Formats: sequence, C-alpha cells, structure tokens
Amino acid sequence: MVKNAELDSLYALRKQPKQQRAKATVDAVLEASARVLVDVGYAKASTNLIAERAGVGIGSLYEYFPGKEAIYAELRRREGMKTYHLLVDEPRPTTPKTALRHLVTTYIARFRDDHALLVALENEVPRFAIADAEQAILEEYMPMSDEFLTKHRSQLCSKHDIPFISEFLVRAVCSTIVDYAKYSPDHLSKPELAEAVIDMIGGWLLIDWRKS
Amino acid sequence: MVKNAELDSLYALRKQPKQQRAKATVDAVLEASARVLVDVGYAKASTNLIAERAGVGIGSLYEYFPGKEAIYAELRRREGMKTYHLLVDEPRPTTPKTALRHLVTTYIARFRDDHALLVALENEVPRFAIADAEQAILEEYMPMSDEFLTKHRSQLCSKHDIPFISEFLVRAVCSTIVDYAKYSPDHLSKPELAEAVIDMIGGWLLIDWRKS
DNA sequence: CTATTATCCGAGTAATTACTCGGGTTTAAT
DNA sequence: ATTAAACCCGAGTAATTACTCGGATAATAG
Repeated sequence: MVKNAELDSLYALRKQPKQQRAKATVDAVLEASARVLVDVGYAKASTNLIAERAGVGIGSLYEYFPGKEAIYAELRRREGMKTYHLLVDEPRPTTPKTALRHLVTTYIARFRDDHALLVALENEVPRFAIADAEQAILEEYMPMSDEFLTKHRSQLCSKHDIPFISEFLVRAVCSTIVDYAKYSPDHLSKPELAEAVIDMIGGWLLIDWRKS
Repeated sequence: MVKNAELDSLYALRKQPKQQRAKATVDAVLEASARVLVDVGYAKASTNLIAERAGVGIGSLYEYFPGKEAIYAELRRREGMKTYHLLVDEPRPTTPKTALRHLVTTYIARFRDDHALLVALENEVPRFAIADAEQAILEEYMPMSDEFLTKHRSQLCSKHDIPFISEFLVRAVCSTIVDYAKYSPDHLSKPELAEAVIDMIGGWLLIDWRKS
C-alpha cells in the first residue's frame, strides 16, 4: 500500500530465483530480450515474443518479471555492471595519466565490442524514472574517482573542487564516446578519437600535460 | 512499391496541410503530444489520448500522421530546428572564442529553458532508425562549422583535420550538456558548468587559450 | 519417504490500442 | 453559383498484448 513499493514493483524482480534452473530461466529471458531488442526493436519486443525466443513459457517469465519494462531495466543494469567491472577490476592504474587513458580506451572498447546491443539500449529503450541503473552505477564509481583525484590533487590544474571535477570528467568522457557510438560508430575503431578525448581532458585537468 | 517509401511513410507526414485550419490541427496535435509526453510518458501516449488532449478528432490526426512514431519524429524535428536556429541566427559570432562561448551558453540555455520536454524526449522517445532529425540538423550545421574553422585555422592548435575537429567539438559539447541535463540538471544553472566546457574545448582547440 | 517449497507452463481472458471509412462541413476555384 | 478539393470527425472493427490461474513437475527439507 506504500506508493513507492508499487512503483518499485514495476521495475524490480518479483522474486529472486533460488534454484539453478530458475537462474537459468531468468538468464535465458534476459539474453533473449537482448537479441529481440537488436533485431525487432523495443516497440515490437513483446513479453510473449521474448519468452518464445528464450525457450521459456510465458508463465515462467511472469514468475520473475512484472513486465517488459522490468526486463529491460534489469538488462540495462547488467550491461552497466559489465562496464563498471571493466573499469574497476584489476589492474588498477596508479597515475592520473594512466587512469584517464584506461577510462577512455576501456569505454571505447566496450562500445565497440558490444555495439549493436548497447546502441539499441541507448536509442530505443526508455529510461524509466525510477531506478535508472547507469545512474546508480555512476554513484558507486564516483567516490572512488574522488578519492583517487584527492590523492593526486597536486597534479591537477583545474580550479574547481574535486567532486565537480570528478563528475565533469566522467560525464564528458562517457557521453562523448556514447555519442560517437550512436552516430559515428566508425570512429570507435580509429585511434584519433581516443587521442582527442584524452588530450581534451588531459589539457583541462593535468598540470604537466604539455611537458611530456 | 519501393521499399524505402514504405519505411519513410512510417515517420513522414501523410500529407502537407494546405489551409490555415489544417496547419492549426497539426500544430495542436504536436503541442498536445509534447504535453502528453511530459505528463504520462511515451509508453502511455496513445494516439487517441493525444487527439483528445489536442481537441481534435482521432480521424483528423490520422489525416496527417501515420502513427505515434511519426508524431514524435516530427516533434523531435521541430525541437531540433529550434535549437538550430538559436545557434545560427543573428548575431553570428566572429572569433573562435566567441563562437565557442556562444555554442556552449546557447545549448545550456536551451536545455535549461525547455528542460522537461527535452529531457523526456531524450529519455523516453526512441530514435527511429530512419530520418533521425538531430542527425540531419547536425549535418546541416557541420559545413558551416567547417567553413568557420577553416577561416580561422591559424588560431587552432589541434593536429587533426578540420572535419574531425568540427565533429568532435560539437559532439563533445552537446553530448556533455545533454548528459548534465538528464542526470544533473541543477548544474545547468551554475556558471561553472559552462566555464568548464569552454575551458576544456578551448584548451584543446585554441592556440592562445592561455594568453588571455 | 513425505511434506513442503520452488518452478514451470500455456490456454484463455481482459484490456488496450491502432486505424479505417463514410459522411458531413468548410474553403477555394472557376 | 457551382464544383471540386481540402478538411474534420468518431463510432466501430481488428489486432495486439499483457497478464492470470490452476494444475503439473521437480527439488529440497525433515
């Protein structure tokens, strides 16, 4: 009866799968939802079609997902987590310069390698008001970025404070790359894009950018 | 019978309104579609609802629009044109520095002033494969940008060629601002955002950025 | 071995939504 | 004034789609 619970329930799993086979069905549904999205588009991606392509009964699908929106919210969350882990798992860069290069090249590679799905997700799947996965992931990433930047504060030339710098650089890098992925995907394979992004941020952020 | 014609017809107007009252109906439909989008969301924005809110018969709506997708494609096109005209109509800046400032501040103001609609458009309305309006507008804008940059080539420090620079700077600026509009809208009102974007691009692009 | 819990399933129902069609009205053309 | 063309309209049809429900099967606990 709490209103928020009703809203949440639109996008959250109905129940957690406990046995292996149940996890397998959930995974099958999500994988099918990705395939369906890429080849018929979000608008025509009905729950019935997804279930069929997943090789799963429509009833089973509704055991775990309250509806189409929840499926794609979860798919987005998982894809976001993949990106997140590529960024934060070992090996961790130690200098600002290598950290920047790591962020840029990893992000570009991510969108190059899973281009069709990620772009379809960007272009077609609505961002539901509640529980936007990418935002949540960003909020998990930011404090680490803050901490890292604080530790290397002496090498920074920006006059803004750390939280602002941190947010700004992540947004500038990621949004620019996503934009290229959507509209100029060919550039993702060319080194000059990574170079330009790195130069742009490096020049803005790092004192000794010109020296080396 | 030509396949492309069939595809186009999904997103193009069925016929052009010729009389005033007809233009008024088309406008009423589009205005209603914007209002409906903001307050019930794209998923629940049915053609019937839009027609009702527009004060127009459902039949009239279908005189001009083949469906919901076409309505929102046209809405996106018109909003894109608004932005375009803010950017290219007089007064035109004469130096790279003022041009950059003009691009950044205009774009930020645009998203600040029409925030609800533009963000909903970004977040919820799918980008239809064919005829994505923003892309077309960008292609109209780019040659002008190219020409301008060529004229001031001596002031640029980037080693890339003009078309690349032109595309890169527009994408970086616009996508970053849109990202803030979507996820950190409060920053749109703070001067430090415009400042950071301008600094970032200026440092990357202009030789004399540090001098003045 | 039994009871309990988790899972699977898909035919069938309800609701939504797109879209047409024929007829009436207004405007423009000659 | 007459004709033609453009426009408006909304009840009704067809199609799609979401989602439930009760029963069956498989896993797990005691």
